[in-house]
Amino acid sequence: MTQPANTHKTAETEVEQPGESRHRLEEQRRENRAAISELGLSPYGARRDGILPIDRARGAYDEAADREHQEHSKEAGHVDRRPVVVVAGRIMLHRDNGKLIWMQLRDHTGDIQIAASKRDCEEIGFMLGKACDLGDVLIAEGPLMRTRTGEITIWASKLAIGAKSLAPPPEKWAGLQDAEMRYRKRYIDLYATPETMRVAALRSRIIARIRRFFDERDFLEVETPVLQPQAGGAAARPFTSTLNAMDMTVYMRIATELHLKRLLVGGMPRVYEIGRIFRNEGIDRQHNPEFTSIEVYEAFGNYETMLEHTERLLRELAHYVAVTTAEADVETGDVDPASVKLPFGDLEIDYGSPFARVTYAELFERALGFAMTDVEQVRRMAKERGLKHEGLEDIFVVNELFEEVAEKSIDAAKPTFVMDYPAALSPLTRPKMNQPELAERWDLFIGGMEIGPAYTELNDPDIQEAKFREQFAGMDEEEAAYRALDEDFIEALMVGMPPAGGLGLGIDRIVMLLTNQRSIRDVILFPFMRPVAGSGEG
RNA sequence: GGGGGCGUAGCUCAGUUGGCAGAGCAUCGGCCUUUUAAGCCGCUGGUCGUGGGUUCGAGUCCCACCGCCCUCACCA
Repeated sequence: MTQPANTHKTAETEVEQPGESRHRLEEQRRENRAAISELGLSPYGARRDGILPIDRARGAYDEAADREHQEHSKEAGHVDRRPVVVVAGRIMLHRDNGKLIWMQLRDHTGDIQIAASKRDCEEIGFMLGKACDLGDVLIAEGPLMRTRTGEITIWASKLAIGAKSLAPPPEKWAGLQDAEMRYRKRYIDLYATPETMRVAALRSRIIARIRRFFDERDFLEVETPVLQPQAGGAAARPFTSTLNAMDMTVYMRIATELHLKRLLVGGMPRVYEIGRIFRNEGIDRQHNPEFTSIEVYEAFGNYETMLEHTERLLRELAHYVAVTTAEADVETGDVDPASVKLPFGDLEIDYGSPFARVTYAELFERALGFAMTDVEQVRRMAKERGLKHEGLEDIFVVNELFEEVAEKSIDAAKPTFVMDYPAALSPLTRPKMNQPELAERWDLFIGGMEIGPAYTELNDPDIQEAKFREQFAGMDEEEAAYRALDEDFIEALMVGMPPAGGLGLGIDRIVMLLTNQRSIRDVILFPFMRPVAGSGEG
């Protein structure tokens, strides 16, 4: 490369704001930035090819070449065979020993030590090494060697700056501890907390694997509207907005279900959608106002085929994570899919064994000690536990007890399908042929969380419409305002929808399980946070 | 919405019974060519979340508010 063309300083460098409000540490860094400009370098870098991720640079270390160089470097005609690498990363540690500068650089794959000696490093680079601060992005080039204490190190021949950092980094040993700042300032958390980077990268890989799983099985990925004239497919309060061009209220989707089924009607037999869902409800460890779901529909399948897909998918994902995470096994990839277990808090969740299956009725009876059909007992127990029961139909009282007692009795370490929900609770599900009071629906529970339901989809338009009307009859005014009957969906069913299995999974929760994070905020890069109060209002 | 906890230097944290606002790291100035949270010498740095109150005196006690975390409730 030729001399850096920086006779002109960058515009940013010249822009000087009123300095009064600036923190002295920022002020100092601005001065340090000016010092870099003085060297004739742009503090904000430029294109650079050939940069290796740090883990790969480490992997390129050649012990034989390193030893040979150490033993023979003073001999005439010696050829240095140590691999030369280029890495870029943030300066995490910086020790200036005078004529030798030690640094630790971090990128998304890890850390590596850099040594810049006055003797061996290009002069401009050495001066840069002296001028830069913790948190600056640096590019280091040089041969890989080991120090006498065994640390793999790039013995820099050149140093260049990628970006000057005007903000002081978190404490170098404790890191970023403040949970609030970790969520608000994710751009700091990502580099300061390797675990955050690990989870973010794994999430991306997991979603890629989910796509691959369904792509390989001939499903088409589709996109359906987020903005809708009415919110359907689930029972949740939607967000509202205004579409100015049509002077109307629109709702953000609370599910993708009703549009995906329209596609089945149209003749797309296998579809799925991965996308953001918005629900205007409580925020807690398992709920973010916007979250990511996958819904899958398969013509001529049913809830059993969906169960098979789900179990296979989750086992495959768990296997993938186990192989990637267990560093000792990365080389061989040897993790038996049939014995995959992943930690989740205090639990070891077993994804290898066949998932448990239990019917809603069995689970109820096992947990409560009496049958869900025993109305007297059901009502007495609900009253005893202070649950809603007055004015509720029997089946809804049953479900109150089920959620309060039976769901919680499921072994959290064992993925469990709860099968055959009451039809009254499942308005979009086909009733069982021989037991119409039950629906062909299951719900999957892992780690104490509901991961998602699947149905054999209801495709009889008359029954569907009747169920909708029944459901709407019991709604209060507020709910009725945003839950208009989706007549077009009924019309679609009238055109004829093939029998189908349908599935919905909460991807954030799956990522929580697979990456061992107890809060949904830890698997969403930018979880919703109340904005910090400005100076304008209190 | 109820209950509990937290908020102090750029960061990580102490701060006793109400009595001068502290440490480490970082920064800044020196020294140092194999360090590993480098080390040594010296110096900086504060709206104690915000606003009231009690008091001779408040980081500390009281009230209100803001933000975050935990938990219960609501909610799929």
